[in-house]
Amino acid sequence: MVRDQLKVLVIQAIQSAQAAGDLSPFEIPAFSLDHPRQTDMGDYAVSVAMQLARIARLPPPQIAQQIAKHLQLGEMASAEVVNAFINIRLSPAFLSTKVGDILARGENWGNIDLGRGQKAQVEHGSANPTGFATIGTARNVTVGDTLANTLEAAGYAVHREWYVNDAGTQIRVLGGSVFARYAQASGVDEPMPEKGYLGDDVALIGKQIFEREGERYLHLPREEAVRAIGRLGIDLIMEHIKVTLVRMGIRYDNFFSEKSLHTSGQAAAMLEGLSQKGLILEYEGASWFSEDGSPIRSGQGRKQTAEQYAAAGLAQSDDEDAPDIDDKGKTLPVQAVVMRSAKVVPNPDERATYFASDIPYVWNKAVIRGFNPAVYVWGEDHQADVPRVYAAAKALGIPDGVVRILVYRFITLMRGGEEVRMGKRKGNAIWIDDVIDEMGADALRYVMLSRAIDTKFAFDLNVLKEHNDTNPVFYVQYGHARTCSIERKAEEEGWPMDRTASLVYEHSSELMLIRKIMLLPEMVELIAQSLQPHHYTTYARELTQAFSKFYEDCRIKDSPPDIVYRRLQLVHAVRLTLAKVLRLMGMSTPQKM
RNA sequence: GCGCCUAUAGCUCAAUUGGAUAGAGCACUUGACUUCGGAUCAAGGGGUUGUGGGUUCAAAUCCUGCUAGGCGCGCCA
Repeated sequence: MVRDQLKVLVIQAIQSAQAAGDLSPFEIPAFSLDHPRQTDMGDYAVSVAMQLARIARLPPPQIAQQIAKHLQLGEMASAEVVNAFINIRLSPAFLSTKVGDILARGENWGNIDLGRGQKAQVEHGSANPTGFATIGTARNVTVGDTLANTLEAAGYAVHREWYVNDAGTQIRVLGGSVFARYAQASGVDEPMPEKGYLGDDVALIGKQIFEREGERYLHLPREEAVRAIGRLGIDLIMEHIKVTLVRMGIRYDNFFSEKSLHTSGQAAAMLEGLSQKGLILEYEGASWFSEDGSPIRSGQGRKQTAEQYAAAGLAQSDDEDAPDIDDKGKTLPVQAVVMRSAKVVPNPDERATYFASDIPYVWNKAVIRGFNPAVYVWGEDHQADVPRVYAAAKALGIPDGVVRILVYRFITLMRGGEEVRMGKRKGNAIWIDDVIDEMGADALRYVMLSRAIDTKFAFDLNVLKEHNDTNPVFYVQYGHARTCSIERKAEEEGWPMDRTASLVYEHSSELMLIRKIMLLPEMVELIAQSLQPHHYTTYARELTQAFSKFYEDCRIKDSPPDIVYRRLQLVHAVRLTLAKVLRLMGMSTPQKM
């Protein structure tokens, strides 16, 4: 990358200045090369002189002058000192040579070698299989899939995984719901279980099972039938979700069964191991894990009184399942989370608690399968579990930085200015499939990607339906289609061109365009490190803008043959870059629109 | 009550993670089509970055008080 090359040259300049006695000897601190806000200030700015003021014992402008004096940029660029900034401007000749480099790299343009083949995992989606994929899942999978694409481009061997929550209470409730719908489909008047899933998706699944399997489950013992139907239901729902994901351009390497952590004995082995390390406390018939990863000693704890629960607002709940205050008025371990309890699940080998799965799962990812990084994409409702999983990773000896949990904010769904409340259980969810039908998968992905994951944003279905051509994705795709169109026309009409012409660009719109093109590998690096994929949307729009300006200013057809060739080469470099960004974002690259 | 997140132009959001004069899109006003694709381009107005302090050569960005909003906090998942 150009930025890395320049950084080396700046370091060499400082060393050279020190060797010449122009700067005192000191250890060079970490510094960065930035892009100045104003493009007339150059392509890169170095502010290291201000950092060095104290250790070099000179005023910053003088330091900058000394560094600039020893900076050997050759034909690549020129440097100028302004207010202690060293501004580096890439030369037109150098920028021109990059076009040839980009064309030579072809489809690989934009790829970098940050990961050096290291195994990385992005686990995303992972919604409970209690219904079809809802619009709430769209942000999760779009962010996750884009990050997976990015890590791949950054040189990692990427594994894409969906964690299937196929154990636990909700799944049992689902089984009952599907069974009721199955029975109803066969003509039996079977009531839905309490808190059952009322959506038409579950009804459809129940009907499908009846059509496929007939009445035979009605003749089995009730519990056995519900169990079997529940398993069939999960499978059918997952199949449906997979079809939806494919429509969004998303494929997985693996669907990881939560249940397998328990049936394989991994969860039990983990509990045993943690217990031997003194990280598990047996208390009141349950097993607790120390949340901060430090050992728990018996007797250490705090009084959880009725007053404290009332203060926390927990006792005000109308929910019948709300905690019984009398039951809480006793000592609990400090910052501990339950892992296993006969009260939750009578047979804990099947699945103790939610957290009892998190610990073996993080071990499975980071240690057994060796992913680094192991990226989680979680909704904000799981925010409280983040420190617990980090603590678990620490307790298990997994180095910092291996486990990276991203928490995104839920979108607010609007329809005609009114907020839409939805829930799978109540049966008023909005399916991704329906939104794709309305606005298309590319536009949906672009919307989901265009805001930083910390941002809560409103997503108005009506507005997007009415004004879907204002979505910037069409602007970017239009730019791509236009590059294709120009190349097609040049081919079909046989525009005269001089294929021996040198690639030297002079027009300011050409040079600005090359500058934007060259940022692609920096974007891949930025997003691979920060895991913030919204940067692509800004970049894609700016790149397309630079191309549109070039298109207005620099006519190709009917120009002298050397210019025709030169500009067509540049158009192809744009095409490669736009196509790469669109593919990284998981969007299609239309040749016509 | 405690924890996490958020507050930037009329609206929706950026700001390459601490750099120079805070930028785009939408909306509004004005201009450009015998054109390689007008789904375009050019120009204009619009800001005390919620608010008070602090750290730093440098703060929208880091720390902190306050205000407003969102989410979370069960032997639920």
